[in-house]
Amino acid sequence: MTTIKQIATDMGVSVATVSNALTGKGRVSSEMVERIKRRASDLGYRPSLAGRALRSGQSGILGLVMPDLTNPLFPRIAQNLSLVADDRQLGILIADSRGNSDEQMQAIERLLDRGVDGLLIVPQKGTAPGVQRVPTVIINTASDPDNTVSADHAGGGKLIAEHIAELGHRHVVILGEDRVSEVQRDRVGGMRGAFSNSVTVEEYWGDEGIQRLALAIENGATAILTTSDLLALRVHSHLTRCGIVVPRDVSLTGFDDLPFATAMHPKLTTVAQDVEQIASVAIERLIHGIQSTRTPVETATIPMRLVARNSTSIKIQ
Amino acid sequence: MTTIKQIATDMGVSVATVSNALTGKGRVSSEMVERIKRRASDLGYRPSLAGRALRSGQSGILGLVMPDLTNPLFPRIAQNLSLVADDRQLGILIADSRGNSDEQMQAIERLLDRGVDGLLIVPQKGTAPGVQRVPTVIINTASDPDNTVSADHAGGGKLIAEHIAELGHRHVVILGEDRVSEVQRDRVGGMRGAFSNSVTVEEYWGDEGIQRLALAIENGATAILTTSDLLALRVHSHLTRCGIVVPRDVSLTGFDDLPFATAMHPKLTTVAQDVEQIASVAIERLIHGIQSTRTPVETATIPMRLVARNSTSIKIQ
DNA sequence: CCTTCTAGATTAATCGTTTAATCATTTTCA
DNA sequence: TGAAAATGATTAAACGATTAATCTAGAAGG
Repeated sequence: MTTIKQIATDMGVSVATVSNALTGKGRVSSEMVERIKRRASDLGYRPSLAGRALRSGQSGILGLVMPDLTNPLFPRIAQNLSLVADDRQLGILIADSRGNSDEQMQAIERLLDRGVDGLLIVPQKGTAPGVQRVPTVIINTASDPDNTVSADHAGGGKLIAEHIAELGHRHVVILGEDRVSEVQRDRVGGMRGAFSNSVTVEEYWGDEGIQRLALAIENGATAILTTSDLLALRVHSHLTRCGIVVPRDVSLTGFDDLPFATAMHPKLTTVAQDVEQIASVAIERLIHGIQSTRTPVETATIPMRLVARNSTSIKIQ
Repeated sequence: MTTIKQIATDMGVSVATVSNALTGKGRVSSEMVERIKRRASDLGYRPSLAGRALRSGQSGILGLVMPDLTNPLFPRIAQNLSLVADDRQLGILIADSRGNSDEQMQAIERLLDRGVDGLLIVPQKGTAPGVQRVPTVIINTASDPDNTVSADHAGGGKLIAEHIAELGHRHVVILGEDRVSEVQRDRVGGMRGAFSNSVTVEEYWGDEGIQRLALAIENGATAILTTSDLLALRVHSHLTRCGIVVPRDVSLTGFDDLPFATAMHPKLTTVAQDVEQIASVAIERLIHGIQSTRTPVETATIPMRLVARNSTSIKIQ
């Protein structure tokens, strides 16, 4: 490994001059800068991040805490985060909070011990992790108060609901996955709010909700709005078993536009998060927070996008 | 932030004594060790990893390079890797090689620049990244020669094939996703090898393969063996559209046991990777390689597990 | 009583980088 | 021409931890 010192002795100048030349600070003649840079690249010089971190107190590393790395959204978040971070010369250290808030705290502690400059947290359902030591951005729970970057879950629900309403449906079932999750509640809330009084809305939750679907359809429901694609797939399978055909007998929608949504038949109508933008805004804010030493306190809400496919159709008869 | 120096002046001893007491090296009286440890924990002392890294030349960080973070297996690999790494007090830095081998090299470079102690690489299809600078373990491509930890893809294919053969099927279709992928080829190879001569085996690839399925079934094929769950879902949807019912008319199998496999109806018979063990073996070896400065050169193959569910049944008639 | 050993501590160097302070030249301008 | 200013470089300290080398004093041994 080439060091600044080696370059310095190699060229008969002081380390300070080399450092200044390379970082563009201090006063160095332009020809000297030129020569040093050339020599550095010839020798394949790579600054030691450890040395730099020690001196500057900044590691150039961001911590990403996920509630459960098997969360289907995690890959996309991680990918876009890593994309944006790369541009900023930042690294991303991952940590899994394994489904409970105790582990979440420990995960945060571990990252803090590693000297991360900032934290990106996708919180455990129903927890609001408070971190003071470093700038932090919370991702994906709009109901959280501060420093949050989130998809507009309620808005997404609204989009889906409007789509269904436009297709002429007047009796719908909203099916949620888990009442504890704020995200899920936001989605359901958005759906409800978008329907006018002329629409009959039933609200079910979880697996027992699925069992009641057939009856609801018998009673006149013509559309089922779920709060996740996985749930939609489960519903679709259940309905098929009952001899109910989507979208002929009932329209069905998901949420999140996971990869398998297009592998289904009919292809699933769903609503997509702009994960790319969420990631870039999150990092943007985090970096801003790191540089200004004052954590930002606004909430950013990123619009969702309706992806109309074949699992929804106009109400027949 | 409390430093070793602060503890030292605070207690009127030298930094060396504090360091020795805390790390258990050198010679310090046991009562002194006791007192120093207590004081350190009282002050909430956390060793600076930057300082340690600079001095020792080890960062305590492992790099994880994925071909595409949206790879459906990534979450599980990442989770188990992070689990094992936590136990070893190691961090995991992620990098996305974005689908091409150029980016893969750059991703590796970035991690190397950050001073990772070792590299875990899930390689781009068809590439064999050579890294000399730090110990490296390749994950998930058994065909690779060295330092590889992989699921036994061929063995998995064999399991599925035997399962199908036991159910009495004598005319099957093997459907692959992408010929370029070594993993896929290994899986197909394992399947083929397990069938005796008395079984008629057809081999199709990709989307065009799906189109030929109906005809094959008409010609007597009673089972379709795919090389991925996603492909199986796609096939299932296609067949349903054609009025072909699984498993009544034809048995269907996937590969990998992705989360949605149980959300389908019928639940998908598939074969699961023991990702947990792959991760732990991979890190185990990597750590060994880091400590012994000599990179290991054996290949570890982790058996797969048959998950028989409802998409396969005995051949009827 | 003097030497040798050893336990228990300290000193000081080191890892690689940054940067404030300083020094030596040269340039500028009254 | 001489003082002030600007330029280009160097010195040295600092970040936090580790560790080989050294020092001191008491214990053991002859």
